[in-house]
Amino acid sequence: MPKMVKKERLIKLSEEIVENPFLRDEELSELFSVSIQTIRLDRMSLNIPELRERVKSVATEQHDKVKTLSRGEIVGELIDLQLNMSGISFLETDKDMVFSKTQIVKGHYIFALAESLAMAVIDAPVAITGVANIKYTVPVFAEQRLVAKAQVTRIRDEKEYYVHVKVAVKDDQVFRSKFILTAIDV
Amino acid sequence: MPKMVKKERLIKLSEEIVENPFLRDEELSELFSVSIQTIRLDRMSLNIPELRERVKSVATEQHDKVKTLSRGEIVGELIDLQLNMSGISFLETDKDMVFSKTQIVKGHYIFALAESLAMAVIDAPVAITGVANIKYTVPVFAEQRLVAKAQVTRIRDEKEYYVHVKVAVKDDQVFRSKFILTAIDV
DNA sequence: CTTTATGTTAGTAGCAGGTACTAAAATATA
DNA sequence: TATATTTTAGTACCTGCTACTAACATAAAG
Repeated sequence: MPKMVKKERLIKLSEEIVENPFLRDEELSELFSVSIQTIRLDRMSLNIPELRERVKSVATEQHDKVKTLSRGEIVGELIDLQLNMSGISFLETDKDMVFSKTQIVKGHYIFALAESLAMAVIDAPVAITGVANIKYTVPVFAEQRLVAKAQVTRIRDEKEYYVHVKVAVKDDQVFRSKFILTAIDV
Repeated sequence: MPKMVKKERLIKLSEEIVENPFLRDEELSELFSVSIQTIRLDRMSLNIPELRERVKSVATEQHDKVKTLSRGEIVGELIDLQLNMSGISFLETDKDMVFSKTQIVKGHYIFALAESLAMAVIDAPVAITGVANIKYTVPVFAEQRLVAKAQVTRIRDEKEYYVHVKVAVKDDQVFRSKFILTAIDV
């Protein structure tokens, strides 16, 4: 990064650390082309704790906050993709995803899996403008492998995409949905 | 903890660390009434990394992983509730909830808000067996207040609950849905 | 009972990634 | 040019270790 004035650096520094809390002072100093001491003074003035404290707080972060769901913004792992055609992804459910009372996986995890796959098969800035025909056919429990398959069924005016996503555990369908995604002007 | 033989200690040690990865060797040594050195030898033989490594791996997991969405298992804050009748909750969206490309709130946050409200108005162990008629009418951005209103429209055989949930920003409806929840035998 | 193996404890040097501090040099501003 | 602000340098010390050496305790085997 090129040199910048203090004010600017302070802003970028706090942004950088929010985005990646796992950077050492030394790495930050390289990133901003200043000395380690400067980074430390900056952190002091911004009340940003040291790496180990940051790592610890990420680790112990309470579960009471809604968080970004996944790296790459896709829930589950993408294993196959034909752009504007079809895609497959999967998600291993675990005990953190269930309602403690019933041990049933919270629906929005399945929904998120389907939704993010639908977004992935359309490689464009899109918003989901409609979803229909959702059905959770059987409850899903922890430690199961959800496989999501998406099919683009129709593209209208290069603007509206119709995507069907089916989610199954082994051969049992547990969820199906039709998404309508609309391209956005950026 | 009283003294125990090595084998037993090794088993309990690995269990303990799985349960609470945030213990220092010193704390573990007190817990098992042995010296720090013994704990270290034990960790070596079990291939259990040091505290800082453990914290780091918890942190990176937390960072990448699909997470429990909210305290009390309800997404958003419940502000009104008539059991088996109706309920209202809200959620302040923030920049962690949006797709970075489009700045549009990820649909499953809205879905989760609606779903968890639907679960909340029915005070019974239930699974969502069907959802229909979902529509995201307008995109939602960060820093908006989503208000979700649920209405129980029908209860069949004290087993099947039909719940309508509408989500609005100010006066604009952004989402609507019909959930079918089915009581589960526990 | 003594030898040998196994397990446990003690102590030291060194490391990473800092804090906290002092002091000097570079740059900007009045 | 003088003063204020910012940046860099360097040192001592901290935590929670690793890696190592050495001694001691206890149990099992001959």
